[in-house]
Amino acid sequence: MNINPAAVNAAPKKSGTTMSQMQNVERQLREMILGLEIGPGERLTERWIESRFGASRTPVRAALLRLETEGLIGRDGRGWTVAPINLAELGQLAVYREAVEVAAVRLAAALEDRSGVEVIAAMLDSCDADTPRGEWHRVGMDFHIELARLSGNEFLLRGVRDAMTRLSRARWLEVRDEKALGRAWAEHHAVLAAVREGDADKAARLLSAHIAGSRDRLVTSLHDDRRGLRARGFAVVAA
Amino acid sequence: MNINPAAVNAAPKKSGTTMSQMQNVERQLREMILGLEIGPGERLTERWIESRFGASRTPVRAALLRLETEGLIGRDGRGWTVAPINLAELGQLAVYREAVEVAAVRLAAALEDRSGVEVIAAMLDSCDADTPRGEWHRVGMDFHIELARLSGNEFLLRGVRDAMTRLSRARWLEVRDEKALGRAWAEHHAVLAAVREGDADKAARLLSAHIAGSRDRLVTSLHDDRRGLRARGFAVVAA
DNA sequence: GATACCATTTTGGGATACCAGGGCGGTACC
DNA sequence: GGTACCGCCCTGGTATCCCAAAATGGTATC
Repeated sequence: MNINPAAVNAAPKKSGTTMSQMQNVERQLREMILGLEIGPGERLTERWIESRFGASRTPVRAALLRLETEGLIGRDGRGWTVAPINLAELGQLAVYREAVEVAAVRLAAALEDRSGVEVIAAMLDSCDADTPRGEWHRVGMDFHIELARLSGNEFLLRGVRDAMTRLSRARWLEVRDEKALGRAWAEHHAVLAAVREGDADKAARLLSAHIAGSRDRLVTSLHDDRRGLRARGFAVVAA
Repeated sequence: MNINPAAVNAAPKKSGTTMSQMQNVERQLREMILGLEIGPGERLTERWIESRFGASRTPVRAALLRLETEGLIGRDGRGWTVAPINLAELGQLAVYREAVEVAAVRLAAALEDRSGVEVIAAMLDSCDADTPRGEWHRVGMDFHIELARLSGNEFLLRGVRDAMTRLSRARWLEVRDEKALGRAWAEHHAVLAAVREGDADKAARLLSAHIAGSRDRLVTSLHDDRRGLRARGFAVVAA
């Protein structure tokens, strides 16, 4: 395996960054799962990953354990399975998000230093008609993550980040819909405006509505596309 | 290693339960950390764990990765360190708990089926003067976990469970204080009563106050005991 | 006595060998 | 043809082995 040509996959050696094999495998595998290159419900074998990324089973195993705690993969008896897209989960996730994100935005609204808000607003504005969908997808998630970061609370931040990770695959559907995207962005800006004014209640109310609306849009388009997704071999678990 | 006498530590073969080495190591190591048998801040080496539990490094490493995501251990450069008791973390944890537990208790109060409440109440009542402190400690955490389970929301449940795990070691201090314990139990019962009445707002208010009070009691006694803990070799990070 | 330097040991990261259990396919028997 | 059985193959679980980097400790130099 030392001279395995596949090992060329190894880190592109970014200056100053020494990436371990485990981090490599974890990152690449996560990207493949979140980018739907590996379909929800698909079976994974350690040997396949091993040869795919040119790493031995030791880092592969470590990466799998990490991804399991992120909820991106699960155990199917003895083997590994990419987590299916779960409609019921989306509902529960929205409830959880509302709890942690509202708490975070309230803290953010209470801050004296509002400079972080402008950074986030600029991030939103960096997306325009020419921006590829993948970028909208990423920024849409980062909005919530960065907002949570403003709270200064590591646990709220981690909760939001985990939730967004789990939501990530389903959100590709929302991103496809021009109208839904516009609505989401408007709501994002409205939340930011309330935070800027220091109006915690208003920010909480708006964010809460945004999360519920986002869930509804998602559930609807997922329900509509269920057949299409299944046709592509994606496991979609009903609510 | 096949004939390592330490391997006798292996699973006691409970009927019907086949415990893998990884699960064994993870469980035992977690118990040692949470039970303060391994002090906060202490260094861990994979080789020590390996010989201590009679398992090879593969399951040991898997267990360490798990415990890392639970926040019980962390990396110290290249090595592993038992997470110190962190006063600042307790504050942030209380904020997080308030967010998720209040959300959970509101859902629980909205349930038609209130039978779960009685089970939790019975659990609380199972503790009396003769009950060992370790049991009070466990039940005190399980109260919050089971309450969250009533919500039926997996994410809220996981959030509460994770938070209680992180809090667990510090809570040994609260359990030592008879008065604090009495107050906590009274507050627990009050929350349950509100849930039983279906009064979500009241339950939320009471639980919120309980979490804040618990944090204050904890921070105070931890601050007082800091010297003693440090004398026992426990790393305690100031707020 | 302090400090810089070097050899040795120790540690985590990675690779590989081996094993037991389960799945799958073929075959023989009914 | 159908079904039960048997054995091969693949999988994850585990135990080692090797390696490079980092810690350690001793020593020589100033």
